[in-house]
Formats: sequence, structure tokens, C-alpha cells
Amino acid sequence: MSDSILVAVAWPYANGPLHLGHIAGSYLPADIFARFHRLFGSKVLMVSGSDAHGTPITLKAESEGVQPEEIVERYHSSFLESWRRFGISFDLFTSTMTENHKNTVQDIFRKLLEKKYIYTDKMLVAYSVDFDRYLPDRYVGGICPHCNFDQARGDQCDSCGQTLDPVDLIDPYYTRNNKKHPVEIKEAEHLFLSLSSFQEELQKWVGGKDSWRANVKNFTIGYLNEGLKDRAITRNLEWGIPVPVEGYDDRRIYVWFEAVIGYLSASIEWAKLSGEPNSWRDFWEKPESRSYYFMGKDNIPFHTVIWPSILLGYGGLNLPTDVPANEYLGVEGRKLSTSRNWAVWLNDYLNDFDPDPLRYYLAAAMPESSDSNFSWSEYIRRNNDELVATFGNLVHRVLTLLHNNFDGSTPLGNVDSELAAYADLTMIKVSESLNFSPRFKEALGHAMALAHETNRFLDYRAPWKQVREDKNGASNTLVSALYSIACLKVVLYPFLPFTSQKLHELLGFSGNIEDHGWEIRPPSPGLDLPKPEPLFVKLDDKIASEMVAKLGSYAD
RNA sequence: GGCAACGUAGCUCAGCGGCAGAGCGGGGUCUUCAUAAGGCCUAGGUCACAGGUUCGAAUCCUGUCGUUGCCA
Repeated sequence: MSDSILVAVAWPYANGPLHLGHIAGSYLPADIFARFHRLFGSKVLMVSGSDAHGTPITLKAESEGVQPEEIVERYHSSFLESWRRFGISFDLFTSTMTENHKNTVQDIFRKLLEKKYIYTDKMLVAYSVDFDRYLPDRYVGGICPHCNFDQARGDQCDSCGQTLDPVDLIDPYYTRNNKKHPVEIKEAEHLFLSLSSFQEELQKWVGGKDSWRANVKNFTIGYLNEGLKDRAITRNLEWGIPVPVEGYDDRRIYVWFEAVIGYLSASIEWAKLSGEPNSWRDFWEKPESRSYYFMGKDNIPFHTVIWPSILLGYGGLNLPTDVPANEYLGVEGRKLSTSRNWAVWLNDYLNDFDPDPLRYYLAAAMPESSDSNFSWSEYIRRNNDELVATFGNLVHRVLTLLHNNFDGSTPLGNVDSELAAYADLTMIKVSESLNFSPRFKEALGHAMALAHETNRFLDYRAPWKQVREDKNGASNTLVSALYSIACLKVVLYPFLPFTSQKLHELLGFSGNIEDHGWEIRPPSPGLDLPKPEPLFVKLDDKIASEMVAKLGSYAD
């Protein structure tokens, strides 16, 4: 019986392009996990979409003088292009602008309201008399009560870094057309989510999650121990999902409540598109189904506290099996900063380089348990020393030997039992590292260890000598190496899908590598192999300094 | 200010109670099939610092310093 596995990936905010931090944090691990499970025979549903609502998008739209939809559509299509080029294999990548999402959110909202998990209360909000409008936190400026900085924003002070509430600001104002307008603090009625109702249940739930990463579990426990406070889930906004309650026409559902529901709504949308409208239920309602949520560490509480609360309140749907959140990826030893352009942008990267070397690097240096770093010189080194020299060269030397000595046809021979055992064990080790709570660096390490072992095997057997002295021995050696390479093709596929497909073809197979499953299938004796060609391109060290020089500058 | 995580070989990191580890770099060496690729050997790092628990601590506890994050 195959497992049903939901691979839920953080929804990128549609107000800017993707950089390596996003990729290493969420999309690559999710994709490796999904590809592994598809090959392994699990039923996989991998979903995400563009997060379309929220203040940063309206701000950007206003500054450009366009509608928010236009901003969202621009970046949404940029995301889709990134997934295609980088090989992120979503089953559905939608957005929170769809009718389906709206309906799903409103359905959940009504149900929670019915069950009294959502209730009415009053809160203080910022309001502009001059424009007769309520102001999102970010729109309000003023003096920071902590450090007296006079241009603090309602959500945060850029000078001292404190998180703020617009109500706290001294002499708040609203800047519009370069003029400051007064801000009034008014009491307004809003709807609140009773997070406190779920406190104990969540504590119990998280307490039992022994396989979670320590950082995720500790963080969540710490968060819960502070005591959950009910939070307002409506705002005075025009851009967002309408509140399905009479008299709330001027308010919208707040993004953090609505965006996480995207995992469910996207699953429902996928089911409709697939022609089996109920197929999403396998992933959400069967208790034995598993769900994994991939994201950066800044998103942990939304997935380990808020989303589970919504699910508990709604009832009947599976809570996350695991939330393998990653830490942060720095660039060249410094923290990523989009505003200072201290970032490597994915689409820029893909204009110059192949996807797999970056997938390899980011998997090998994935910030699984602590922050890690991307540097161009390390990227070049990993490409040249590990992909080209260890793995690519292994394949190339074996295929070339076959070509030069066996007319490019697979010889008849016996696979060395020790090497075969090593390869078989590699299949098991890699699958164990990826199957449940994924450990990507470990899995990749197991796979690469087989490449080393096979190189060692070749050196020991020296088939280039054997072909002259003991042709049968040479056949045995090369057939053994092919067995090992056929294994590498499979175990590296989740990490290097483009390369594995190419290798699949170099081994004389046609069609899609995914159809062969999680199984070692070496080319049959007598099968003609295509003319070998290198799997990877060696990169010049000079590229590193050129790429580093681009950091921190602005192309346009 | 509160809380949490991190601080391990030149570099990137793993280990998280039982003789200090891997990869890369460096040094030595074997090999020539291969994109001058591969194999083998090697480096002695007070595991931030100071105490404590323990037969035994990178590994648990306390404090200090440093870095980072979350919260107020």
C-alpha cells in the first residue's frame, strides 16, 4: 500500500523575485522530498502558490500606480518560470487570488465562527480623518517610544529594530503625497481567533513530536509556554478576502489567517483540476496520510501553532506530521538583504548556469540545523571537485571504457557482490534519510559515498589493464560499475533531476526516469550505449570573483 | 530587558554521555581509463571561557563572553 504524502510549501509573497534564501529554505528541500517520494512509490501532492494579499503588495502597487493584481500577476509568472527552470515540481502552484481559495477560507471562517472560536471584540486602530480611511500598521509613521527615532513605522522601528504597534507611536502621522497627515487612534470592532482555546491541545500535540527538528520543537514549545493570545483576524482593508459576516463589508480577512489555508484550498483546486474532486481527501482526512510543511524559520509559529489551531477548530483534517523548517542561508558570509541587493537571484543565476549544480550545493550546505552560507568560490569548488571530478567523471570514465573496448555495448558479466551490496545498502540508507523526517545533507552524503566507493573499486580493478590481460575480468568490473552508476542515477535523482534524466539516457534507456521507480536497473547485456558525454561543465575559478562583484550593486 | 539557539581542525560543517569526526584545502605517494579526473597515506583542534554533576562531558547543569534569532 502506498503512502499519501502532502508536501506543503510556504507561499512566496508576490512582491519580489526569488533568491537563494527562498530556495534553500523551502522550495528545494520540498522538491527533493517530493521527488524522492514519487520515485519511492508514494502518492505525492505538492502544493503552494503566490501569497497575493497583505500590505507590502498594496504598498508596492500604490507606489507604482497600478492595481495589486498587476503586481501579483507579474511575480506569479516569475515564480512559475523559476519552478520550471529550476525543476521545482509542484503538482499545483496557484495563488490566494482564486475564487476557490476565497470559498475555502470563508467556509473555514464560518465554521470557526459557528463553533465560537471566532468572536467579536474591540481593538485600537489607526485612522486618518483627512482620507476617511483606516491605516495598515506600515502606513503609520511616528516617534519610536523606545529610541525616539522620529521615522519609526507602525509595525517596526527601523532604527532600534523593535516591533511596534501603531498605537504605541508618539505623534503618529500618515504620509501621503509627501505630506504628513494626522492619525487618530480609534476603537473598532473586529473578529478575533481564539488561539487560547487550543493552548493545551497544542502543547500536548507538540510534546509528542520527538522526530521534529530541535529548533522547530523548542521554538514552538517556547512560543506556547508564553501563553497564546487571541489575535484579530480582520483588518480595515480593501485588498484581501471579504469577511463573510454581515456589516463587515469594509474589512478583510487578515493575511496570516488566510494564507495558511492555501494548503487546503490548493489541494482542493488540484483535485478539481485532476477530474477527481474528492481526491484531496486522501491527503487531508485519512489518519495514516502524512503532511510535511517546508519553510524558513521565520514562519514556524504560523505552521506549528496558528495553522494547527485553525485545523483543530475546523475539525476532521490532519495536523502537520512534521514541519522541517530550515534556518537561514547567508551569502558570502553576510546576511541576505534584498534592499541592499545582497542576494543571489534565482532567475539571474539560471541565465548563466545549470540548475543541478546549485541544487547540489544548496542541498549539501542546507541550513537544516543551523544557519549556513553560500559562497561563489565554494559553489565552483563543489561543482568542480564533487560533481565533475567525483560523480561526473566516474560515469564518464566507465562509459568511455565501454565505448573504447566493448564497442559501446553492455558486456555480459557478473556484478561484484561487495560493490552490489554497497549500492543496495546505499538505496536503503538514502531512503531512510529521506522517508520520514528528512535529513538532506545526510542523504546526499550517503549517495556521494557510493560514487567514491565505485571510484575506489575501479582503481583497484584497473579495468584499463584488464581489457588487455583479462577481458572477462574487465567485463565484470565494468558491469559492476554500471550497477553502481544505475544506483547513483536513482539516489541522486531527487537532488539532480536534470542530470539523472541525462544519465538515464546515457545508460541506454529512453523515456522518463521517474517511470523506473526506486530500483537499481542497470542496462541489460547487449544494449547499445550512446556516445558518452560529460554530465557537468567544469567552471573557471574566475567566475567566483565576477559573481561576488555583482553583489550589493544594482543592475537597473 | 526576557527567552532560545549557536560558538568543534585553515575553510564548510557533522557529532550531542564512553578513546575528538567528514568533506575541501595543505603535505606525501600510487595510477593513467577519464572533463590533468581517480586511489591511498597524512594533518595533532585547550570541541568559546570558567566552574559543577558523573566512573567518564563537545555531549548534562550553572555562570561569563561572543554571534544570531524570537518576544516585550
